[in-house]
Amino acid sequence: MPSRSTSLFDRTILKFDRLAYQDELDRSSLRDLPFELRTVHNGDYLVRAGEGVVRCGLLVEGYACRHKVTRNGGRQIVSFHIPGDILNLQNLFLERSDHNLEMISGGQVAWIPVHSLSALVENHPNIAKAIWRDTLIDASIFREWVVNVGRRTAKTRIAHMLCEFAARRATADASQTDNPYIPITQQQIADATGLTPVHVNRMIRALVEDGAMARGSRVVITDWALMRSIADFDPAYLHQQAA
Amino acid sequence: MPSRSTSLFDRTILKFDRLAYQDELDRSSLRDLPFELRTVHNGDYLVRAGEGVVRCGLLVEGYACRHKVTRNGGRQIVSFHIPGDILNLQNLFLERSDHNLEMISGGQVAWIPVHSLSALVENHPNIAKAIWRDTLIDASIFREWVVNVGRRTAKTRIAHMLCEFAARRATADASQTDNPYIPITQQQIADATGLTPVHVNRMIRALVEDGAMARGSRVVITDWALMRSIADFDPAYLHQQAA
DNA sequence: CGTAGGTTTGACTGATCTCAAGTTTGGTGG
DNA sequence: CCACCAAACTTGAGATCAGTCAAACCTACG
Repeated sequence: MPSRSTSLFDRTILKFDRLAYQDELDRSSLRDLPFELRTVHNGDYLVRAGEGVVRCGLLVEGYACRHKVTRNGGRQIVSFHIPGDILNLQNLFLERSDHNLEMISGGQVAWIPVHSLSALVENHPNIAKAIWRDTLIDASIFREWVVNVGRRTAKTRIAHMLCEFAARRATADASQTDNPYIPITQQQIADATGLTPVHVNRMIRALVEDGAMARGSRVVITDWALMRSIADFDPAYLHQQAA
Repeated sequence: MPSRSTSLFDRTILKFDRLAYQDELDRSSLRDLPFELRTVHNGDYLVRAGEGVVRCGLLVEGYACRHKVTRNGGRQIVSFHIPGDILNLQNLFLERSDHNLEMISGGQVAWIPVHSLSALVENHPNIAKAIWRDTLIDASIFREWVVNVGRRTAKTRIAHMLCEFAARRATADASQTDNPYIPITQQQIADATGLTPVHVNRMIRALVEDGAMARGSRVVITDWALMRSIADFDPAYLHQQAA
């Protein structure tokens, strides 16, 4: 995969390459998409539940999550996103958002009009295949989250979530493998696992006592094998093997 | 939508019509897909987690669910399926199954080779759009399940699951609206909501005492408005409005 | 009628939540 | 470089929702 130039979409191009065969024309067409670049801050909402959406946000830098809120104010994070992800691909075919999209760090987002992305998908079968696979893998991850939240104990649940985050980031960017720092707070872990922050804190202490992770300023996995085994983590559901 | 002939795929054709515009050629092409019809029984596995899959099962008659099992044997149902559904559309682009697919009643399944379905999708943009939207709605439902299992109390959780099942079936088949009978056991409700069968039983008693449902031989909703309100159920996530 | 699967009930246990302090950390301005 | 502040993290004690275990009880069906 020769890379001609540096572009904000390079991470996404790499990702699509992993998802399905892409030729040079596919890559350049993706690179040539119109977009509007915006700097965003921790806590900014990119999309709110119920909104009509006519653009897709490509996460260039920083981290984001999708979440929903129940009647009683319970907040549940349903996914995390890393640079290179297109954050609301479902809006390619579903006009109205069923969830919120929020930044969990500062960063940059490139907004692409849905109609431009639709046209790209119609004219480039390889890109369509990559995007479709991406949305199907997304669905597979949601299924695993249902299992995680529904049938695992608090400690295992947290460990699983951390393993997934680390594994996805390692795949997206090989250089990150050395950087075990996970940029999310205990409150966010609680919202993702369906627990309270207090209990997350206690379980993290237990994981530290087990020797699986360190309690630095933020989350760091120190013993991968141990963490994976505590987590009941089998990465098959991430469908990361070559297309 | 004129219906020329009666076919095993009629429910699916109706479903695709709801998902995206289909012309007569689209419908006849779907109807002409090669398939192998099989009678299946309650408890039969159609696909097992980890298997390579080269065919898609169209549920002609009966009910099915998808589920995963944790290391300790905990079983979590991640979706239910009704007649007309294509059960493992994700295998159109993901070769290996990440979950089990099991019948929860007797019925009939039409097995369609993945390559036939792929060809159909490549040559019929309207069908591709319908199927893609279907998989995206699937993902939306998984997100809601994460919220349901993660952040709702047992009673609300069960009520929500029942509302969804009834709402989806009502959309799929108008004549079913009058038939509030829900063909799943308390054990299955427990596996879908991440609870134990014992607690499901107690919460169902509470729902009966509230007057929202009846405790017949199987589940029947008697007061929709009440059930919806107990359930914190907002059907927006089902994206059932016209395409 | 006998049986298996599904449902119902009771008594007790335990994982997780709630409430209510502290304490540490990282950034910011003087 | 230090003082301060807000956000995040930590800890303890008591309450509660849901789980466990064990036993009946239906009910459809052969």
